[in-house]
Amino acid sequence: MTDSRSAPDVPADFSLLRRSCEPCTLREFCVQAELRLDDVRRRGMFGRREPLARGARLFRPGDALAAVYVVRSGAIKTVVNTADGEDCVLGFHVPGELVGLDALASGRHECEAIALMDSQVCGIPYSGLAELTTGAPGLNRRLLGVFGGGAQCGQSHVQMLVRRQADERIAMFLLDLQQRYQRGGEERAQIVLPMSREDVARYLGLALETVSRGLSRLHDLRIIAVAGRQIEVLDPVQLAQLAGAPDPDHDQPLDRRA
Amino acid sequence: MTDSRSAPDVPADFSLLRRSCEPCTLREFCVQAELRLDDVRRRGMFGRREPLARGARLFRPGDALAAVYVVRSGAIKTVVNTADGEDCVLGFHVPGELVGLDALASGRHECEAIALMDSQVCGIPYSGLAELTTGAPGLNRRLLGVFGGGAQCGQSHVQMLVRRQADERIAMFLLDLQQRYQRGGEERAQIVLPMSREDVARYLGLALETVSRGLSRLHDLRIIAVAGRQIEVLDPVQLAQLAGAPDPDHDQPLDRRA
DNA sequence: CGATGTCTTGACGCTTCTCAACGATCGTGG
DNA sequence: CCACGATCGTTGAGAAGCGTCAAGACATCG
Repeated sequence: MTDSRSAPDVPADFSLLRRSCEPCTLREFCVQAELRLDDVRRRGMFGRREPLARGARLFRPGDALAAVYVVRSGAIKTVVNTADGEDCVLGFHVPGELVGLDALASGRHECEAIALMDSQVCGIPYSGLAELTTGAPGLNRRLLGVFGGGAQCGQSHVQMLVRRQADERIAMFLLDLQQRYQRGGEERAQIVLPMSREDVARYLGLALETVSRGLSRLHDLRIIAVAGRQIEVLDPVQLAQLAGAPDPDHDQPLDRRA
Repeated sequence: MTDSRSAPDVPADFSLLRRSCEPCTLREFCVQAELRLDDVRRRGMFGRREPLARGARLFRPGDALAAVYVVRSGAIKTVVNTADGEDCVLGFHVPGELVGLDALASGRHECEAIALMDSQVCGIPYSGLAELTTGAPGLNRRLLGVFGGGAQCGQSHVQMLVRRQADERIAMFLLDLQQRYQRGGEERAQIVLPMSREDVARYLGLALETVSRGLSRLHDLRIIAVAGRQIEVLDPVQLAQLAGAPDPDHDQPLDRRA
């Protein structure tokens, strides 16, 4: 909440927006939007940078689809409340990624989006987005691709859950998160998890104790270094192997007695 | 393969198409398309009704995104080959549902689509679809919704897998499939599974023996009647309860000793 | 300094996986 | 027509991974 002092109904500073939008999934649409600056100003698109305190909700189940959001800083989790009280975590969204696509089909959000830490998101009104690409077939196709890709992440999630044991799931999770954090920057072995063990557990379909134990085991095996939510990848090769990387001959299962 | 004698490059019989397209997810786009009959004829859109023999592949991993498919008859499964040899089933697609949206993001298919029985699909060229909605904002928004919804199904899949035990997953699976078969028709207690126990298992993240045992248990409890792939729902209420329907007070767990 | 939330570690029981054998169904060929 | 193999489904026994319950360590904050 340092530089978000612009009034909510004042158009955004585009040069600032552009500078901080490099890893953004929707960047090309913003660039395109600048070409119609008048339209944008009139509709107030791209101006809404909402600061979210930790624990605040971006939307709730049942809310009408008003906008698609891009995470600018911080991290967001999407959670669905199941009938039996336990809610499961559908995804984590780091800077540059989309939130809110779950409402595309019905027009209403099925899940809720909660900030894992103080975060900033860029809300792009859905109506404006649909109109923006009208008359631009190439841009329209790109938008379909971006939306399809955003909704696609459920499939990689499924692959983490189906017939994989705890350590495999945890390894896949860490690699996936590391890769997504690196998308916009340089490669780093260090990850700082924005979510609790319980959130990880409900994302991976495990008990939180199992997640804790799994991380400890990977730590003892010198594959990663765990210090609370600070995690350093010490042996990327072995971590990838655990996550299911192809290694037909050298089939060396993890020593589980440790 | 009874009435598919139309040559592959001859435009489809629209009146026939319309009659059999009532449960179709993309129906409104077909109707819209009729308004531009010349365009459609010229491009050969909607004319490609490909008969698929059981076991035939609609597309393979790596194939370029050429078309989005709607299942007209039969059933299709989408499978992704994981690195470690085991492949997991991402979804089953029954008449009226979309196949092929996994390629929206990258432009290439990530998984393969295999016919579970002799099937017919309607292939709609992707390029034509994107152009079709150009200049029609409402239609464009609907297309985004349909695509988003199609890609959305991964999230309901995730909810079947996360922290649910075998019987719950099987109950959810049966109810979901029954509902989807009924989408275009009347309510029926009878389901004929188009897929093997192994396919169900790899969809639900279970061993095939566990699926078989689960079905047997539900059979013994008189909740369903199982005869091979013929399944009849005898007690929909209890089945829904098992699948996680809200029933706070009457919390009666399944007797597992039977 | 105590309270609270978060994470770790231990022990035990149970669901589920694995290995294995058997039965049913179907199509093929003699 | 029946034997035969192949595919598919069922059932059993044992082992193992994971969930549950429980206690304790650690950090943060009022």
